Amino acid sequence: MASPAPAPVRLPKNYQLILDIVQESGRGRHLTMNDVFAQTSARRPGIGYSTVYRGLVRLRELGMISEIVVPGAVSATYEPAAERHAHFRCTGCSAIEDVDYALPTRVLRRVADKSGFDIAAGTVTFEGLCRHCRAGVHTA
Amino acid sequence: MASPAPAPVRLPKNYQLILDIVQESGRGRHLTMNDVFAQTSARRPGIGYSTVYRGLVRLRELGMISEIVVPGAVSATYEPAAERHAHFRCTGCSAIEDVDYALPTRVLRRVADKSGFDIAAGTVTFEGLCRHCRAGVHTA
DNA sequence: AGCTTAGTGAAGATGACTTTCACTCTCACC
DNA sequence: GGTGAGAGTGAAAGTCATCTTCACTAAGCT
Repeated sequence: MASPAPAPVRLPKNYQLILDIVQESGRGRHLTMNDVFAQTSARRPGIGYSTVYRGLVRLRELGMISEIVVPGAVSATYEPAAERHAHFRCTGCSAIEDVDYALPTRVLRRVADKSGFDIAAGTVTFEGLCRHCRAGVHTA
Repeated sequence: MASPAPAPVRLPKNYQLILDIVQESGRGRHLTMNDVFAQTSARRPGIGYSTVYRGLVRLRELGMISEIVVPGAVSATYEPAAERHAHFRCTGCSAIEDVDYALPTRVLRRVADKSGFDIAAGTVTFEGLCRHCRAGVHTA
């Protein structure tokens, strides 16, 4: 939703680093907070977990990154802000992938009308087997 | 809807009680594990938390109840097995409600084709304000 | 320099979920 | 009516992501 509009916001350098890391991970990659912390630590040893945590919160508030919560996943993941899209979780290897699908606004509107709810957003998650796992790779 | 098909399975009485509680809660109600435990305790004081936990796991395995994980919700909720439908979470009061919507299988198929994933299911969650909260009821 | 606010790291708190362990109950089969 | 194997049980502790607290430091302003 938010156009990535190069914020006029001045970001503390730690937060900037976190943003860089999430953005460099690129579209389609999904980093958990632990992942982000690990990468951040590598580049700036000594940084605290709470700083990373707060950075992710802040960046999310600023609309620069998105927090993705996928049912069945152990933890939330973060990705650069992007067009609305769905996610897929592999029940074999737990990988999370982007899926190019978004609920038509027509559906949102219809559901809102029928239910009386004021619907702000809809999220879609698919699950199944990724290309690898369906090919027979058995995950213990 | 789904006739509760009086399972040929013999259910331990604690598990049966748990099933009763979830089913009595009825379509559209969503109980957390704590809720279920509370109600179970009321009817059979002394029952252990782990028994309720195991009961929910078992009943889910048997397909008699569904576990619903809604992004943003603090904990998972349970509901009687029913037709596929979506859920709505109120960002004001955190209530979870049923929504009569399911992704068309056509969508699942199309996404599967495009992505190469073997898609088993898709879940849809809406969020926004429920009738109460949109009416201005402020939830602390 | 002196003040104020934001940012920081370490550590601990919180709370849902899950597992372990030792004990008890059930029940098919004697 | 026994009885032994396996299922069920309750208490308690473990796991783990997430979030908060606290004492301190850095940065910006006057």
